[in-house]
Amino acid sequence: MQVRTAIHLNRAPAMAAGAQIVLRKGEQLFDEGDEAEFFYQVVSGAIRSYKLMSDGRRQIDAFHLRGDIFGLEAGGEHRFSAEAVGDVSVVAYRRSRLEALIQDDPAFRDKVMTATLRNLARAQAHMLLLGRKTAEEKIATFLLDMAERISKDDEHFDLPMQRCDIADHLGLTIETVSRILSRFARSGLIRLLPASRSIGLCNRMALQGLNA
Amino acid sequence: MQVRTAIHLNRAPAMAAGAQIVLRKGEQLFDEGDEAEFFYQVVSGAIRSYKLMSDGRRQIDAFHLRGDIFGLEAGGEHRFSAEAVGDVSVVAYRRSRLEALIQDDPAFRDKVMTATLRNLARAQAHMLLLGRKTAEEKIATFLLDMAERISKDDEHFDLPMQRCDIADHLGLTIETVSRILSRFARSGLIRLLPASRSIGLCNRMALQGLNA
DNA sequence: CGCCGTTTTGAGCCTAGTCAATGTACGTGG
DNA sequence: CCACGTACATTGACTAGGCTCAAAACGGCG
Repeated sequence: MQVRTAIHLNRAPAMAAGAQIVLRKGEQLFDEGDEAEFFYQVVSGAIRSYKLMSDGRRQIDAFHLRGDIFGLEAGGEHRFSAEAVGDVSVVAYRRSRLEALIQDDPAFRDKVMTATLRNLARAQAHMLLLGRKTAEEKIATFLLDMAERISKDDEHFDLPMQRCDIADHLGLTIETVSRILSRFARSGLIRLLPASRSIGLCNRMALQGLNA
Repeated sequence: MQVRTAIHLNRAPAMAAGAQIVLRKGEQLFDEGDEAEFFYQVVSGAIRSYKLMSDGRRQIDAFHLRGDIFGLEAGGEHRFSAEAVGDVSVVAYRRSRLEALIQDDPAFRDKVMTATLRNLARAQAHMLLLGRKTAEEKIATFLLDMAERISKDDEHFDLPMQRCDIADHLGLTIETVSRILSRFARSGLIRLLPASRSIGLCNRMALQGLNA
């Protein structure tokens, strides 16, 4: 696992809108326990936010894609880590400024509040998945969710993350993820393009059926 | 499963603080899909918030205890259901008033924002539990968490919920919950008082060890 | 072309689930 | 006060879904 720390130097001089940060694949934005000085919005690419157990087990609680806001905390430090899945660019907002920003700018306040509530709603949906869905249902839900969030043509998309990330997001192993994707491909639900990151949905209805 | 709807009549005349609602064991506060007209704060007792799948599988994403705020939504409707675990009393805040309240009252705004962020942090911790912990670890984590949240004397507490609720919260079955509690009792980690809702922690260190 | 990281596939195992029966607490009514 | 009924909890025997370990296949890139 890569643990290079992000270089926080390429921030533009502080402006109201926030400062841009660029990360390369695998670079870490912040670590669990770090002081929560900033929170972030994704400009392009994907961020994985995750928790680790002492023996290395990992749970990725969310993938943050363009527009998503994350990293805001109730307490003083981050409660999870965040890394770049691929090359990523994010905007950083200084948390100490949040007070002022939401006082002055009701639109911004709304944006932050709504984003936080949406993160919570996503988390709740994901708990149902983790606690109660079968492996097949987990994968089906994941594919439909990703399709909705990143596909342009609604039938085909490139996953930004690898099997290992998918497994750690869904509470499975890479072997199970791989097996079930193969099974779905064999039964004609999806098409696995050779690159293996590229997925075509052939039978959306059937996948939705597995969503129960 | 009881599906009596809460009687929303015993609300005091609208006041800034919100209106009190009393629910009896098993009564429903709101259902997934209901218009999210109010959000709530627990005064006493425990609320379970949960999602159901079409075939009846249930995931309880959280138990809300005294002081906890829940039921605030990004969109127009509730994304989960909420029921009284035992007899409960909550305060309801009209959501349409939120705007005004947080404009006028920075302390209240802070309270709501912090509560929401805390719910999110809880959800993230719970995803790690659901996705990556073993049954024993799940139970150990749950017991320690409950002890922290409801015990007075730090060594002993009464669980407000039954085995079935615990199972649906931890992504297990009642049989597994029961078996592991018995196992913990046999190895001296806990004491199961005859009422079976009453639990004494005998070996906190050992439980914390299982928390990894 | 050959190497390396990633993915796929296979064989066997184990944890937690299922199904079923028994045990326990508690409330009701005789 | 005790018999009974009901709801909840416990325990046991067996099963199965997903994990582990291991090996082979694939794809990208120097």
